[in-house]
Amino acid sequence: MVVRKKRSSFLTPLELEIMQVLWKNGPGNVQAVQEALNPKPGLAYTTVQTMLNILQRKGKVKRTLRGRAYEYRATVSEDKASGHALRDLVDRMFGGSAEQLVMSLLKSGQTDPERIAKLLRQVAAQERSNSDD
Amino acid sequence: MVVRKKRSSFLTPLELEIMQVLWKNGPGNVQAVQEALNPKPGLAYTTVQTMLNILQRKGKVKRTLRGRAYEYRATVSEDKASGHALRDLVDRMFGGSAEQLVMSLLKSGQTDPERIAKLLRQVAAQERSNSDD
DNA sequence: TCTATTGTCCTAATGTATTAGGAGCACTCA
DNA sequence: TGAGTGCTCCTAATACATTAGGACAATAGA
Repeated sequence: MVVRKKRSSFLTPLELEIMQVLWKNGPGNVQAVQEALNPKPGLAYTTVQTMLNILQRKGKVKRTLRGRAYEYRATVSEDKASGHALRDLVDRMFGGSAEQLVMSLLKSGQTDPERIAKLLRQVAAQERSNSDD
Repeated sequence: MVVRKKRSSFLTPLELEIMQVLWKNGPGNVQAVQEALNPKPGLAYTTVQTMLNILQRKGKVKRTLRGRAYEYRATVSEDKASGHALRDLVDRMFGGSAEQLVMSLLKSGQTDPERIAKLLRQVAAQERSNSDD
């Protein structure tokens, strides 16, 4: 019995924006999400609601009745979602090699070796201070 | 007069697979592309043709009549396309920070600091040998 | 010349993403 | 109790991605 993965697994552009509101502001009702969607022109309340329903169907958010309205909260972390999107891109565009992806970032000038080196130093420092797990 | 950017600018999954055939094998006609699409179950000839037409409309490929059939060739490089897709992801998921993206690759275990460091050494070596530009 | 092949173009059908309207319910408060 | 408000649920409309069929033209070979 295969579970049908299909594309439910990915976040579409608008879905992502809505998830970002929940990640940033924490759980909220439709109204709160709608108000927090600043970049968008002014999506109708019902549109935001429809998207939240879809996200719920996809299992990306859960909701709880709080007062008269539902409160929605993300069930997947931002880290997990971005990791997933990245894995998809790495597989589809870079032959499964994350290093090729980083190389592309360098070649297209979206970052430079200095910044990556700095990042690595920070990660290493973090590792050292976590050595007492 | 706004130029209407919309999503023509991006490559959909199937479009990407077709472009990858052209990048890998060089210019070819519909038949050649269809045969080279190994991962796909067996797309109909007309389906491949339709996709190539769409890519042509989007300016991603150009075609030349060669014998009886058209020969299609990519007009954007793989580097450019992947750089573009990356910029999009960086903007939408990582607040415009390519370093955050790399951090996500590390946190999700898709690569590790060793490999990135090695990549940086390779880039640096490349730079040195190109110092006579 | 006639016919089979191969290719192009047009068009349709299906599925998903996005956007939003309207019916109806529950609760408040005058 | 009845009007207004704020929600939910259902449903529709539009756009695009994907898939493919069918009509028609050109060409090659009998």
